[in-house]
Amino acid sequence: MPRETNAAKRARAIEFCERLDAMYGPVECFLDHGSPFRLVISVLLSAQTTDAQVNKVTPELFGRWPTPADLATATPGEVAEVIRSLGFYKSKARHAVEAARMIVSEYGGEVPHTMEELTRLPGVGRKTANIVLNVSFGIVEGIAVDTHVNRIAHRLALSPKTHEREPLKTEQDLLKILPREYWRDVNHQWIRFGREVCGAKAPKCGECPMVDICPSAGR
DNA sequence: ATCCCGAGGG
DNA sequence: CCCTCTGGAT
Repeated sequence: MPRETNAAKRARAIEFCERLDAMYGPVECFLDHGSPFRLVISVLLSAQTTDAQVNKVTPELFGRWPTPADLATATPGEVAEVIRSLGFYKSKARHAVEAARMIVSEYGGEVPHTMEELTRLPGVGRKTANIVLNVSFGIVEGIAVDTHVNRIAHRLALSPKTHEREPLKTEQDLLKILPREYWRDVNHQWIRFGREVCGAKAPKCGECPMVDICPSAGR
């Protein structure tokens, strides 16, 4: 059995994206993205929790500290109190304050527009940076690979199993396979599909509209 | 119990 | 590569 060609993977990936597009249309960002700064902080806070949980605390958070300059004056302790209902609240509070301080001291109070600069901010990795570049600045040069995108990429066999715990390699695999025009909507559409159909524990293959193209269907 | 739109450090 | 950080919803 010869190994699958990239062209075959590309065809499957495109068909998957086209069907998602027909099912969902453009999916908007559910987090506060009233400003690039708010989006950075919101995404940073969203690790291992739901957007709904994040949206419960951000009104108070951004009410008290609306701008990077404001949040830079806060202590991690008082921020932690506000975001305590989220997971990992101590490290998130520290990262949020330090990121705000760095945005002020190194970037003149403006959220930077490049992957390199964004990922230098504490608490901001490639996933967060890709979301911010995409949603706030309309820059689509990568794909935000979170737990859902990663899982689906591997279920569709678009990325080899050896990359399952290396999101950067999974992202590079997807960028190689998917035409650029599809990159922008991957994150939000795949996440929705991952939550509603292709869950981590019990994927609903019985009611999945992708079974005919999915190498993992029924396993 | 198990899951939730990660990042940093060892 | 692994582990830790963490609480709320279901």
